Amino acid sequence: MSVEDGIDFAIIELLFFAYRDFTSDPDQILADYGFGRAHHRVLHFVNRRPGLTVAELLDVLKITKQSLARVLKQLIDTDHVVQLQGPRDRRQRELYPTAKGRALALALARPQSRRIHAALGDSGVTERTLVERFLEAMVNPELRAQIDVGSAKMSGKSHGEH
Amino acid sequence: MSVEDGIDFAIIELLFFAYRDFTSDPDQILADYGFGRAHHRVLHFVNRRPGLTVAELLDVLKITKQSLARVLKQLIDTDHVVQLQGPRDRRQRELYPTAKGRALALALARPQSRRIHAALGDSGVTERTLVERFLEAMVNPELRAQIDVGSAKMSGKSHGEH
DNA sequence: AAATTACGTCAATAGTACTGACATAATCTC
DNA sequence: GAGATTATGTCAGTACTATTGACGTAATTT
Repeated sequence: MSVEDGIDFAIIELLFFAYRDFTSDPDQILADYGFGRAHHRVLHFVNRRPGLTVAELLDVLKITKQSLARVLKQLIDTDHVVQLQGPRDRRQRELYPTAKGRALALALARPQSRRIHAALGDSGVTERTLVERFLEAMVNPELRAQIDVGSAKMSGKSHGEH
Repeated sequence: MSVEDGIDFAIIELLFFAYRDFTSDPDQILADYGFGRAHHRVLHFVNRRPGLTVAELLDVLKITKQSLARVLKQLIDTDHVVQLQGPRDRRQRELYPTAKGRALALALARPQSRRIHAALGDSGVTERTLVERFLEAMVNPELRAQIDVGSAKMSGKSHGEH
């Protein structure tokens, strides 16, 4: 079990290796666009939660406004993301992916999804659920609300259309 | 299941959130030492694979020699890591953690291990093995040799002593 | 003896992040 | 309505991690 001093080094390391290779796939594609991992994260969440505001995005990414600024500006300038004035609160800027943005987000997600499917292999639904449950439990409890598993939680909202 | 366009967005996002919070624990401790995540990774692998060479470390971390240089130098200057001339090949520098280095590596691993245990909860050995198997399968096949799960693979080597 | 290897180092650059400060417009509160 | 607060944008300065390219040295291999 590799538990020296009661420390779970095995899974600590596996997480490092898994994440290292998991992010290496999109990194290659991003290089062609002159984008980095930060652009990927922003585009991913704008694509997944269309209409989310700048403040919400900052909260999900856990970065500062200043860090987001450059990256978001580039995505807007290259026509991957558009900003719309918030309907309720006109101070807010709702972020939406363009068709071009959605295409890139999808292209970036594809190899990652392929890797996940390959890793799950012929695992059944139970095993898949177990992996999901473990990963979710790794997230800080107070931040689990950020997770949008796509099932019950978002059933009411018309995500994805715009 | 959140599979739009056949893409497994659920697990893609879960991996992001899980890793984000997984790394946030040690980050706080590192700040006290003026160290960053790079120092953590180097220290971790030196601690886990005492005697590994610079070239091996570069291969595991997937960074360049120049990137490693500064970080490694700081760890050596602060007496967390020592370099010993390779016994077989005197060009090589074998890296070993000092007592101080081992203590820091352990302090950094502790909250991560705690998080993992909490996430596994009352899961049995089967579930734990499943998570391990999934994470291992996420790693590029040609790089899986780098993984040192601590069971059979290292039984012969006297890791950890120096 | 010559080529290769392992490592160290110098210089220049890029990407991502930070803190702090300030500006603007919109909304909320009294 | 005046004032406070909020959402966002932006400027300046800094730090950390990473990159490529080049060069040097010592040790090993051919």
